[in-house]
Amino acid sequence: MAYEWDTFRHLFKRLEIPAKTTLLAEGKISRTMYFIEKGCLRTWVNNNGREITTQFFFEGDKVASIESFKTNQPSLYSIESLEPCILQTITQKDFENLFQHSPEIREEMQEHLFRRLIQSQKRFFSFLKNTPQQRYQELIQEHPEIIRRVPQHYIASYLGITSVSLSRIRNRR
Amino acid sequence: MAYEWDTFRHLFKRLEIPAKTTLLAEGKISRTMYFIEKGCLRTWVNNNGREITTQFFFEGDKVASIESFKTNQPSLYSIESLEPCILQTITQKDFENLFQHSPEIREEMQEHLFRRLIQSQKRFFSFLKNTPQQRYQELIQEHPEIIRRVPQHYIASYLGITSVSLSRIRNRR
DNA sequence: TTCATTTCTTAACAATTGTTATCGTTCAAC
DNA sequence: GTTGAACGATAACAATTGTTAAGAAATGAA
Repeated sequence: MAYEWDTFRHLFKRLEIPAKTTLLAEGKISRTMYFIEKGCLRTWVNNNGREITTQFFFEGDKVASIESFKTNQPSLYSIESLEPCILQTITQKDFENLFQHSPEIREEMQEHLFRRLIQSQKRFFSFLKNTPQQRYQELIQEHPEIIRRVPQHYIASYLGITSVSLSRIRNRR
Repeated sequence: MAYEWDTFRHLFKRLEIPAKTTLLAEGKISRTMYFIEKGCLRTWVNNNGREITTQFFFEGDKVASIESFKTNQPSLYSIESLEPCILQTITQKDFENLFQHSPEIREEMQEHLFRRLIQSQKRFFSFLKNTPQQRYQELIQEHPEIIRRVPQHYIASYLGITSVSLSRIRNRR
């Protein structure tokens, strides 16, 4: 966890979970923020019974349905573990308190939000500009850790295609 | 323009431009923010010589390559008028000043950024979940003004397809 | 009005993806 | 070790989209 957060260690609770554990279900309101110490999470949306993975998270990442966490609106997506995980958790209430009393953390969260906007935009542009095949090659270049650690059918939906199509792309040439 | 801004009217300059005027070129640094009084703008990215429209803006919207405006990095996209426009403009310098001296506007800009993140996310989810045909129908439902005012080939690239394909979708059934 | 540009439609063909189903492999739990 | 679930590859076919090209329709400027 980053420097500024260390002062508030006492507000965090350690949580150990097995793989495939749901931390937040789509439609529920996010009341907890998670910091990944070890393991890997994903966010996903339900589309007519099919799961579409929207993001992967690894060690050092902080994860919450920020929109829900901040506004108390139902979350647009679920959060789930892909591997056994060790997490540090903080409640919405404690976080709000911390947020009010630490300008540094407030500042950091704004930066975080801004980075997410840019990230989200880049990923979106990749969908507008590139074919699934190009997006897959881009993913290999920029996030090889995802290829290594995550089962392919999750990656397929993350790329906006079926697992069959991803298998074809991988074995093309 | 919204309430809080009225106090700073003197910092704005009125600008009248014809259609197809470039306000910011991709790769340049954004030094001006635009408020649309009348008319309509679009942002677009160059992809191997083909233009892909990423967003449309209408009366009441404020437009800048915020990422570039805020961080002095080259803009990822261009900004261009689709119709003759009347704009109110403010320079990066004046805006920074205003930003420093008005907590209300600082607050409003953070809200604005947050809304953009959510908006961007929703649009992105639509790409993951829906077919081009579904996205087009969604657009008709949620932004009929775009269908009315904007030429179809711009809308096609906005939906992530070619103008030929959009024409087919429109005349299907 | 006239002319040129822009915009939209349609056609034909190639390429890609989705869908459904089958099969082999791997992995974890018992 | 055995069993069942999860995972990935492949095949066959349907559906959709991209590409290129040609022409009709609408628009705007002189």
